[in-house]
Amino acid sequence: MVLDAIDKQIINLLRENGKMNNKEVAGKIGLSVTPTFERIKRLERIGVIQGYTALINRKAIGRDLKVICQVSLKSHEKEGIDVFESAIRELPEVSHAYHVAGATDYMLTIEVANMEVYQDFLKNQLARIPHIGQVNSSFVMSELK
Amino acid sequence: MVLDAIDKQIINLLRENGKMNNKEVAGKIGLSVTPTFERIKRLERIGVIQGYTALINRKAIGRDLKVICQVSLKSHEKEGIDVFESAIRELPEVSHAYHVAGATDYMLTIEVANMEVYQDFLKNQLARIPHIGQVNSSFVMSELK
DNA sequence: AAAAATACAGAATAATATTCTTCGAATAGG
DNA sequence: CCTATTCGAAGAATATTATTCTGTATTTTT
Repeated sequence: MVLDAIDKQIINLLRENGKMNNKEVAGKIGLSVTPTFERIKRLERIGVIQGYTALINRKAIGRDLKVICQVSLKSHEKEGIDVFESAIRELPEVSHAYHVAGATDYMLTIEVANMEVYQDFLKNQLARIPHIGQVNSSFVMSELK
Repeated sequence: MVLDAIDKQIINLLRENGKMNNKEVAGKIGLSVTPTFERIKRLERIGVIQGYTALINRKAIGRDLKVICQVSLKSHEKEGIDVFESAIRELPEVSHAYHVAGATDYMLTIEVANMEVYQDFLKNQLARIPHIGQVNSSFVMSELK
């Protein structure tokens, strides 16, 4: 999986605009459309480009509240970890979830309509997962990036 | 900015695959291509769809280490906040940055090649920003979502 | 040095996006 | 209660883009 400088340029262009067309990418990297096309297909094939997505304004779809939630487990046996992780994967409110090494065990980002819905989420979803220990919520006031 | 059920379907489809073409979207939502096209353009125009991006496998581009970094400021005067925020915006290693209300002031996600590069980032980039207080790093071991 | 593989360009074709015109249904105004 | 207007959609026509195919120069392998 060797990427040369041109591949990296392509990646940067498609990160900025996932719908930039071949001709335009070709122009910017200084190649004709064919090798450009083939390079992009290769990047997709070998898994460097994992897909494309539309960036949605979450407030427009009624997800006004974003919360970073730090979770610790009570038990660190394999079973507890597996149960917790598969429960998290099923929750649509959770947009990202990382298993981390540090002060806590998991970092979750949660997106919900408002505080009331978040409270309901905590009480009726998160708190019901077995083995769960401490939960610490940080409410996003603004997104710099 | 009123979204009906069809708009929400479109949003979900384009989130799964930002390059899904009009014809296919139209087929899935049960409309012909023209109104589908016009709805998508409208969603882009009014800012519900903010853009499109390629999803890149970060390990493929040599960013093997992901860190969630919690930062507190020493001073919470407006000036300190502004200086910190504009410094953060300039750092390419920082992929996301949130100003939060909670135990700390900022949550950053950092992507770098390895621990050595991270240490260098902490010492030579982050620690040099004026007004910075506590920094707490959590290293991502696995990504559930 | 010959053979094979690689990377690219340009042309041809296939598929898709975009625009334009038209139609029918719902709604507001007279 | 009828007519004008708006709205949402369909279908055809056109423009643009993606994809494939063919040929050539360059590099690598044997």
